[in-house]
Amino acid sequence: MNIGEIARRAGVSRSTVSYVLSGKRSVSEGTRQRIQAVIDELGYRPNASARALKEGRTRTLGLVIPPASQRLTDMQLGFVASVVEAAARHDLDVLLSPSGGDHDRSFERIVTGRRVDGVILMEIRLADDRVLRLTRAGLPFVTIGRTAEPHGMSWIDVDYAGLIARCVHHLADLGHRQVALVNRSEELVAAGYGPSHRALAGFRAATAERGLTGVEVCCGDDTASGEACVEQLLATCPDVTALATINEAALPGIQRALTSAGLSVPGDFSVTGVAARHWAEDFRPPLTAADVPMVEMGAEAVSFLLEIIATPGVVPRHRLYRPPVSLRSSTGPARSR
Amino acid sequence: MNIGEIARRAGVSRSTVSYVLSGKRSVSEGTRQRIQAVIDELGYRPNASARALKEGRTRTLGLVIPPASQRLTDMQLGFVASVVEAAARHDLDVLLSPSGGDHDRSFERIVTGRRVDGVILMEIRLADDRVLRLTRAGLPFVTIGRTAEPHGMSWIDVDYAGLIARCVHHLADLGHRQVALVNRSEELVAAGYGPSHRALAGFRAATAERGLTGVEVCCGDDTASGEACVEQLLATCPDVTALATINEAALPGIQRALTSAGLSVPGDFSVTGVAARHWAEDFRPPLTAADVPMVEMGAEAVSFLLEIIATPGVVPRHRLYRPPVSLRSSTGPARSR
DNA sequence: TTGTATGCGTTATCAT
DNA sequence: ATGATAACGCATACAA
Repeated sequence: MNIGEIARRAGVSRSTVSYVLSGKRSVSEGTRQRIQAVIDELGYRPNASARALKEGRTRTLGLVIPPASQRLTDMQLGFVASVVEAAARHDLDVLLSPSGGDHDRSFERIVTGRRVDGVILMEIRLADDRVLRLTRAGLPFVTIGRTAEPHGMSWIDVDYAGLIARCVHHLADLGHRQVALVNRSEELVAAGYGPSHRALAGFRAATAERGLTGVEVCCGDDTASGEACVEQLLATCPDVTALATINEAALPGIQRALTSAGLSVPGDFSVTGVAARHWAEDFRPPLTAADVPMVEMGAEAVSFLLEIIATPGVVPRHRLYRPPVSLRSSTGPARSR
Repeated sequence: MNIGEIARRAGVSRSTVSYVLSGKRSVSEGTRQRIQAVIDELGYRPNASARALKEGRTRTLGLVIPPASQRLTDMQLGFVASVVEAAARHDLDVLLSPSGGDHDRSFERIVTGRRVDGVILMEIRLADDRVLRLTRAGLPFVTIGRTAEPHGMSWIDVDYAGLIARCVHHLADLGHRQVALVNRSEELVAAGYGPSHRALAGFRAATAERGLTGVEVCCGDDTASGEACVEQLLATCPDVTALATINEAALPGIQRALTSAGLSVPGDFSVTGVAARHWAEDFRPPLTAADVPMVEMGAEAVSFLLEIIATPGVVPRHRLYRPPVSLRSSTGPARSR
């Protein structure tokens, strides 16, 4: 079933069928209808590979996600969903590439095989080999997150440093003198994961500015780690009265450890941070937190990417999201434990 | 950068380069090395579209997921991750198609545009238009979940009926006389979502067999819904002493409602069901539940699909998973509230 | 308004 | 052991 078959049955040439499909040339109403009838009857759709070969574009976007082996966080999942949805609105398909390290067959295939028109890179590190590979390949790309030196490339990111700083200031205003930062996992920090490092920087700057004592802890992306982490924090640092976190997956565990210790929130202990809205709302009491706008970010990443694809030499764009910290009920005046 | 350029630089014909790449014809060691050197130097990789056009296969699998707008459940995410990982092991890429209803451009593109060699269909309904469309298109496919009449097609599924029945029997053995089933959302049930209907069937059969009173409730896939649902259940049916659920995302809410009501688990109330392991383990106390083996299921779906692709006329295969109910600590002898 | 011819980059058949 | 060449299915420049 190809365009020639349609042409044969409609008694026209292949180009006429092609032009009916694309509308790039006027076709008399009669033949147009006759051709369309054949197309509808046979359910013909052009072969995507042939079209891609001819046009030099695949109408497909690549989305590089963390290796599938490790469970995606809700935030990562939110990005994936919003990117896929935004792409679908533009009639674009999304090819998934689970890639972590530097040597990844899937990533390599996508980049050098011209399988996609552009790539959205998630979970990039401060120094990320993949941006270099994409640049060398001349493939348009946008990152969600940014490298240490993001000049000259397009990216979308959340201002973790600013948001965590704002959380610390909020806690300082409430009279807290010793506060903790519950970060992501040690492995991620060691790998140079941007949000972790920037949150740390914001935390240090703000605690220093306000003369607070800051405690920094790493924590895996799951309930058990969150619980263990806060248990240890409470045992080790008896004067800590509040924490800020960028680790939403640890929140249920954080809650559990606080409850087990007989600490009420925000009476005895305050909690705040950066999290997807539903994590903040599921916390008890609802979490005072900056809500990461995943849907907008995914859509904007697609939008930036399409712009680069359409206009190769276009000046790179970027956007640093700094959503407001929604005041809910998990922070209150300091009270020594 | 194409195969002709490589041939030119190596001073050979394009076919020789092609044969070096595929190994389908012997090439003298000298020229082979010379060609390989040029390939490595320029980082050449064959154009995927041209290859797909010529070979008639795309080395890509389609994965149909629920519309991206609604958050994926952890189980769905687990399937996606395991399918992507299994595909990567076979050097196959995965094209995502968010598709719910019957009229979906993305699904249509994938099916009729020959963009993929085969499709894995998730979240199918008892009567699902998409299997018909795939069958008509002659595109190999495997479903995770099964239709009402799955004869003649390949599928992987979890035996929700059997597992929920087993949970009910377990509760009956412990002396519970009134038990509830916390199902997925009403919308899903109304749409003919297989797991919901089969869980219901198993629940009814088992409660009838053991002479129990069964209460059936629907519940959204989130914490708040779980909490509201159990609150209402406790208020409406004071004699219910246990529940079984297939709604893992509701578990935190279920827990919260039980705690709020001052009910201890399993002392005052027993909870069991079907859930991904991490949900069961995060429950307090750990949930006695059937652990859905998402990784194996995704891998087996890919395996089935590859078999169909390789041998078009092959007899369809299927597999009904019936994982054991892991005894943890959330079920105990009945005690009236 | 419509038809003819060419080439996108690859693989594979047929020659040599 | 290697080269020339014909498709694969489509879009489009060029003719008529």
